[in-house]
Amino acid sequence: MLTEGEHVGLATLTRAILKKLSGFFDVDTNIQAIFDDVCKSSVDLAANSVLVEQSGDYGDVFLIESGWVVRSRNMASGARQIVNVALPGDFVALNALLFSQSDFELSCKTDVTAYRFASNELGDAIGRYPALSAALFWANAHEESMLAERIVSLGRRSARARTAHVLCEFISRLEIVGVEDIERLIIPISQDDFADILGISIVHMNKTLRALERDGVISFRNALLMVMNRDRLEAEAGFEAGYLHFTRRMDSRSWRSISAVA
Amino acid sequence: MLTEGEHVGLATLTRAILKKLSGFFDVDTNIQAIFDDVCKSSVDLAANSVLVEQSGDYGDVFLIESGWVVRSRNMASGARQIVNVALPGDFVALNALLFSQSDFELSCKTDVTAYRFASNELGDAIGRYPALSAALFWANAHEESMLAERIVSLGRRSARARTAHVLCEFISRLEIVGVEDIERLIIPISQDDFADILGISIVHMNKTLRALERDGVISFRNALLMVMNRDRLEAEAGFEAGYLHFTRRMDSRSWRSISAVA
DNA sequence: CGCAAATTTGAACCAGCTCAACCGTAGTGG
DNA sequence: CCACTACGGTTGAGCTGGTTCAAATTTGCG
Repeated sequence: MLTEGEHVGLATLTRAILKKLSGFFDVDTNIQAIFDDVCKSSVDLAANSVLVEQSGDYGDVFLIESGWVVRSRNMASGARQIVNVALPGDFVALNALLFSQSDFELSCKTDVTAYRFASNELGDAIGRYPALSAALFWANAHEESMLAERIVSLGRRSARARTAHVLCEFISRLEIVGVEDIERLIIPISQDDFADILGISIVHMNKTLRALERDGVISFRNALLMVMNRDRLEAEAGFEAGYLHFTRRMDSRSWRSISAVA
Repeated sequence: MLTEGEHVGLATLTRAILKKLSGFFDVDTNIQAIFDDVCKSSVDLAANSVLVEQSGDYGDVFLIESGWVVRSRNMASGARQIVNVALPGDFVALNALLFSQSDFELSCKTDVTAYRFASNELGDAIGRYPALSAALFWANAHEESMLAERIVSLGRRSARARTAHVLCEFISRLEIVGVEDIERLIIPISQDDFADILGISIVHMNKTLRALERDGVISFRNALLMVMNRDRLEAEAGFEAGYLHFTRRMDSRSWRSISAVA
């Protein structure tokens, strides 16, 4: 299916999706060429714009190149729960391939640049490039893992451990897409948003962040996260990075066989 | 890709997976034939047996025909969180297609009969039958929706509403795979398990169930769920069945195009 | 029948909630 | 340039949904 492409290092990869995939697959020049071909229609979205309305119809599928997007449920009570956060390299609204209506709102936390695909167009592309379906299949599994881990957090971790855990997750996910300066990380998420990710009140969110700061674990002010003690942060979170599946297990042979599969 | 098969009604479908798929896709005799061909290796698993150990290696992929399987995380503290519950018609350990190690334990709540696939074998089958990958793709999306909804529950619903919500979910999911007598439903899940699904203590689980009984909403004793007032149950849960995606939107044409896709 | 597991109930406690007030910073319009 | 507003963050005080502990009861099962 694939001819042998030249292997490349993370540093030379341009697109976020390729950096992310390279955490698991062996990304070579062939794969790069596929995404070059496919990612043609790029869009810019303004901060606070809504990609998909809750109870609205799905439109296109997006692949984020830069910026943060959240998927959330607004409840009748006025409460809100953020279900997941999409970072560069993540697909968004993949459900549009199958479903017509969304149960969640998709909105931009920052200015966002993304590649856009009409869902039938994405279908065609997968037909042309079977390796794409491997990428999609993995992206699905990756997202599923994160949801499962969030369920564990919400069900059985304290507010403080949840906070530590989600920070660990963001750090690891940003690392993989090549954000440098991990010690001073921009997290464009308000305390309000954090509370709605973690299922706690905004007041308690604030107190938890202040406590973590007081204890010398992290500092988070004005969207700037500084990690003072990463070991301690991970220990308090009970963080095991394995669920992010950024340990490369797929060589080109397996990639090819998965491509044939999915 | 597919020749025109004869359409069939839910009642005549034998396999749980076909009943489940028929909730969304237009299942015809061709699709039936595919599963007849693929589901050859069937296994029986005893109640309480462990399919996959937490931190253990994945083995085969399973498709449940009868019985209940849960996926759970056992934490260092001794706490446990059940992430999802697999019912007849659900795939289990699909991650084995990509990942070698599991972050969760998979265990049988009842005696289980399931079809077993070596992961490479499943790959071959998908190569032969593109419609299979549509089924897998949808199964993934379906599971993802349930996880997202559980996150909403754990994050923003009270213990009582969570309880009502999972019960609504179980009822709907069992309905679709053809369980009759919805008023007197066997739910082979202990209060202990329920507590670990909902992220609450076993004591509070018990009190919540007793309160729902006292209020004439449901009765749940000895694994027998009786719904006294389904409207009220759904209202208290804030249950919107849409996320289960059991509203058929796929005719054979779309099925075929998705098959080409995924 | 007898053991082990699951359920039930009460009582005391606490993590996280709500309410309420206040602060800081960034517009924005006069 | 200042007054005004809006929005996010901060902090204290009191409250409550759900926890933990402990003990009794029921049920499943060999």
